[in-house]
Amino acid sequence: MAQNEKITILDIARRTGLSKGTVDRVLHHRGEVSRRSYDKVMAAIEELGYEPNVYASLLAKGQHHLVAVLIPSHEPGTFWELAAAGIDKAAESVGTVGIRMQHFEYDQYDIESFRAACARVLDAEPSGVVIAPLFQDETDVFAAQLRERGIPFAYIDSKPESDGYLAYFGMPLYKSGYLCADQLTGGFAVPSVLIVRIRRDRQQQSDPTINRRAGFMDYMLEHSPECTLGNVFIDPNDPDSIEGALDAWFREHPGTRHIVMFNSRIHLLVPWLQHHPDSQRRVVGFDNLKANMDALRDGTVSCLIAQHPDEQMRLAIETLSEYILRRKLPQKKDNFMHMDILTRYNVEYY
Amino acid sequence: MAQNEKITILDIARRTGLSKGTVDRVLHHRGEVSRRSYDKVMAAIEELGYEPNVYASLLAKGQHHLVAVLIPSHEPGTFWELAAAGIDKAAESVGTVGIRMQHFEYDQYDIESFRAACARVLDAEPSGVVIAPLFQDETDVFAAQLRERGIPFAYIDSKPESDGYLAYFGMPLYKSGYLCADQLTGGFAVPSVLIVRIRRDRQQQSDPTINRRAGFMDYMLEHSPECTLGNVFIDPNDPDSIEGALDAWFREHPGTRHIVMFNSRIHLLVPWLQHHPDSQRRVVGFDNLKANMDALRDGTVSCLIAQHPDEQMRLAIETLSEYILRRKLPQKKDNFMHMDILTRYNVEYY
DNA sequence: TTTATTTCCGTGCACGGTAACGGAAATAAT
DNA sequence: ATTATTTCCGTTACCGTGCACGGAAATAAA
Repeated sequence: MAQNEKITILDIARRTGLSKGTVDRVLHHRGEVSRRSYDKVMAAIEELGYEPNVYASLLAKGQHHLVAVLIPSHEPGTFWELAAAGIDKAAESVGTVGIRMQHFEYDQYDIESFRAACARVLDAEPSGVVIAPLFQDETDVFAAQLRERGIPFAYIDSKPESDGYLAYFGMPLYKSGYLCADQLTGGFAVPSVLIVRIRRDRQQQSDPTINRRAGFMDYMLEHSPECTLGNVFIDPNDPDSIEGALDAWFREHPGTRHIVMFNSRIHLLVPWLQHHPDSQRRVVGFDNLKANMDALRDGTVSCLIAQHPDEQMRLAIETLSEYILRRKLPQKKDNFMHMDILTRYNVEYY
Repeated sequence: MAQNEKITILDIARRTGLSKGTVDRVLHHRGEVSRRSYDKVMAAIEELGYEPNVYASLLAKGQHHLVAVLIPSHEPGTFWELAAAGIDKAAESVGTVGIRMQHFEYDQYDIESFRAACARVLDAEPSGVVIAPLFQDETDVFAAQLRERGIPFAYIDSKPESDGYLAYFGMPLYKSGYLCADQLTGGFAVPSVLIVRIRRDRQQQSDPTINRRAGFMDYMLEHSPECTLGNVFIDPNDPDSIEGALDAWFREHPGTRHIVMFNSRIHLLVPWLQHHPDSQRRVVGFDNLKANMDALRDGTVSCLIAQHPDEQMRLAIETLSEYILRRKLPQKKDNFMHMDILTRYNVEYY
């Protein structure tokens, strides 16, 4: 970086025989410039390797850019609370000079609230948007609106199949199921495993657990083909029923030991697990919710697969910032993030 | 953050009836200011909650701050190569606006080269320094010189016992040994484990493996008290001798299966491991060197404990930046970082 | 009291861009 | 050819700090 002499807007003004004002106009594509001048300026920019000075720019316009973050409302103790924490983290980071963040929340079970949140985002006229797309079709509609307005956006957690986004940050879901199976079995064949699932009202949403389950089952097929997989459905809003459901299941299947859940709610099983201790049992779940980590610490849960949602958020925001401030595209569009394995011995410093 | 009206240096000049020049003088503690004026300005700053505008400051002085990074030379395939990668990562990060980085390297086996590197750092007159302190006593000398000049510095990887540093980023070594043991044994009692060590010429350097070994042994004492621990010493510069050493050891101790190393060189064992396959054997090592991750992928090594040296570097640099640019102290001085568990199933996205 | 020093502090330009304003040039309308 | 419109572009006043310069006030020396 021996680029000692910084090229300024004035340098290219002199070079082209035009004025700062004109150069500024072509830099910001705001017309009012003859074809001839435009070309001359572009050529000079290319030739001299001009790069705008971010500080000067920010100072001059005084106004910070807005990055809107569109995520499900972060009830305490939920996955989205972690993601929301990443916003603050990114905000603190020096990385975000000149960027202001604002979050817009929606009820993840109410598509109307998602639509409303989208509308509020557009009203705020953001320079960039981070989206956690739970509703596939509606997200596509929103994405189209953003593209129309030239607003860049990034997805976190999951992404729709349509294109046009700046970047995506998420966990490799299928692989995470695979990893989960390996952690549950330790690589040995096991006779049977219980999968605890949550009964969903509607199926229209994107459901990350489907891919996880697929990865899990493929691993088992390879490493433990004789293993039988049981399924129990529980209702998260009715904690009392959970114990009953598990009791009933284990009454009929006394040979089963290990338990797995593919969503972030493994902590719901803690009361039952504590009432039925078994030092040989492996219990594996997902996501570093506080309740989950507590269960890890006291030994109720053996292992968690975590995806650092705060880190995903931070990266998404930084990527957008880079693009907004200097039009820099990310190196990779789809970023599959590392899966952290958490046990009671390394959860302390997470 | 409804702090709509930004307080400027001019505001507090007006407030105190002084001029911005004087305010600037007290802000930068460069004397030439009467006691009376000094107090007035400080009071106004406090009262109005003035915070300097980083862009304007940077723009005005045009000169970027220098952060010097003092680490062992990063031969390809070594631990320090990973740390060096973190420098570039931090440089790319938006976080480092106004900060320029330069690294100064030394030979980790030559104390004179460390002294020379320290001198070069001082000559460069940096605004902050990141230090990987391999030589304890010499580092203390250097730290004293930095403090004398008022230059803030942060440690990564390990830290001397003396105080005065801005922050430290490293792995909890003792705990990492504990975690390592848990990954090696899976929580079950094992009859014996082989510890492969590197014969060192001098003992004066700080040696992270000591603490790791201590944690490892305490775990074994608790969970597998009858386990015998063997030690084999190898010479990393003589690859051929390694196989011989291992062959000799296993000839005498045929009952041993599992192998562990507490430094980053587990990859040295790959040839021997490949010649003596054993699907039941667990091999655990440290650090995400490329060679180690390759061994993980092909199944030669079971598990790695990694500490993200690049992330440590990034954080150290960002912390220094924050302090240099805005005099912000880090939330925590000693930052023990998360220990990542890497297996063949999650190494892909690391 | 006058002159020399020191201490203290106000003024003004620079940093690199932004954007409003209005004038000149080019084109269209009369 | 004259006037009205556009189109294009130069000028200029900021944005908030840093810092050099020099002047005023206070103090010391004559």
